[in-house]
Amino acid sequence: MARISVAQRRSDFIDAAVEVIAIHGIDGATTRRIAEQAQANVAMLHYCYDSKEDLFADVYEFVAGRYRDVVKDSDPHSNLVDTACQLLRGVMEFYVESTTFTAAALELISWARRQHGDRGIAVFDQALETVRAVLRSATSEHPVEPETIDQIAYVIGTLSDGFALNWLTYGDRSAATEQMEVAASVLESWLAVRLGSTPVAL
Amino acid sequence: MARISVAQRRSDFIDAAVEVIAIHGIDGATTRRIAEQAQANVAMLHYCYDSKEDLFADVYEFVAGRYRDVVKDSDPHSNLVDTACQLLRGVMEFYVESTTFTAAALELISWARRQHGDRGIAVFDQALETVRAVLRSATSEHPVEPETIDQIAYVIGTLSDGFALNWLTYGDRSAATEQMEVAASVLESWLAVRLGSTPVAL
DNA sequence: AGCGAAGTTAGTCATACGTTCAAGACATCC
DNA sequence: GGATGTCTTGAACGTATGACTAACTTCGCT
Repeated sequence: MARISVAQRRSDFIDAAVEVIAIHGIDGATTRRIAEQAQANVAMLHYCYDSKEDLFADVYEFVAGRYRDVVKDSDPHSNLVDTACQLLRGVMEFYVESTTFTAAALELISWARRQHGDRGIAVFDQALETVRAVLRSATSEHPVEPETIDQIAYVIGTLSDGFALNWLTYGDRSAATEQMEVAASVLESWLAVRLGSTPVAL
Repeated sequence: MARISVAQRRSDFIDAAVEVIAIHGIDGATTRRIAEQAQANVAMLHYCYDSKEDLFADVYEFVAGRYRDVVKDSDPHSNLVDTACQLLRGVMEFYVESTTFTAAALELISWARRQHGDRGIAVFDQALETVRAVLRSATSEHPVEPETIDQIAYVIGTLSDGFALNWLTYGDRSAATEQMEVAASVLESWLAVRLGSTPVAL
């Protein structure tokens, strides 16, 4: 049997936890199930992590980081409208690609709300703030009002979250593809109206 | 102590279950907690319902029915655009008013997805279909293509779901009020573009 | 008074959870 | 080749809590 380093094992456990959370929910994500998913033993989990809570802290960090990367790595355009549309598309495509990640993220958000903990809100916050940052950097030449950035970020978030919920519920890939187009056109129409009346330079 | 009919007790248990699900999630919605919330005891619950599952079946029906009513009761306008906007507004306002209901519905949807049961999808489906029906009735004079109706219903669903997720996470009422305006303007802009190019009669 | 509906007390039984331990297997260095 | 440190495991521990129930009491009505 291959011997695996603790570092690698930790990473495996994090992946496994995401998978299990997506399938069984937070409350169904037991140490046994996570260990099984990671093809390890329950004792191994406690060899790598002092407690389940320690593992979950890493899971949180992983999810937030992954999300941030997706937003950051969507190739930016010089103008605001294209950047926003590309951002929305990038996030939605990521959701379709990584269903388990998306489902796990939703579970974590729900769970955090119930516990009124700040950790779930942190994931949400971080994602929105990263979106804002990307939008801002796209308008560095012609700054727009912060309120406008906030609104655009909110609309991108809303459209992508709504999309995710639908995709997770139905799991219909071809429908999702069409819905991505609709969502993109919705954003585009609104941006035209929203930014059209106010010149970019203002 | 006042004696309460079984019918009333059942109704109380359903309300209590919604509350408990919103606070503790599906897995945290135990018979003990539900009974306590309903100011009754566990034995009473099993006096009214054969099993927890029986109660949950009623909870599902209640949630789906309530949702349907909200959509149906949004006062319809003669033209499609106004009807759609009013629909979206009605749903979002309902979400803000009934936080526990909204949270419980989200939990039920997530849970249903995990169990690959059809019940959660049924809630989702029913809601979307009701939206479509209302939209159709608003265009009875000048029928539009079914595909258009589908898209509008999807956009309304997406915007309201995304709104709900944000509202549940942050719980910021004044932010939610502003976001309702943004969502409404998003829908309006898109509808103008989407329907503008194709005359209503087509 | 008597009878059925409503309500309670105090459980049973079973499951499954997080966590630990003692012991074994492997690799690496002296 | 033995010592040492890093992985790996099966089997358990204690406990918490789940759904559900039997047996009994109280109420409201006729």
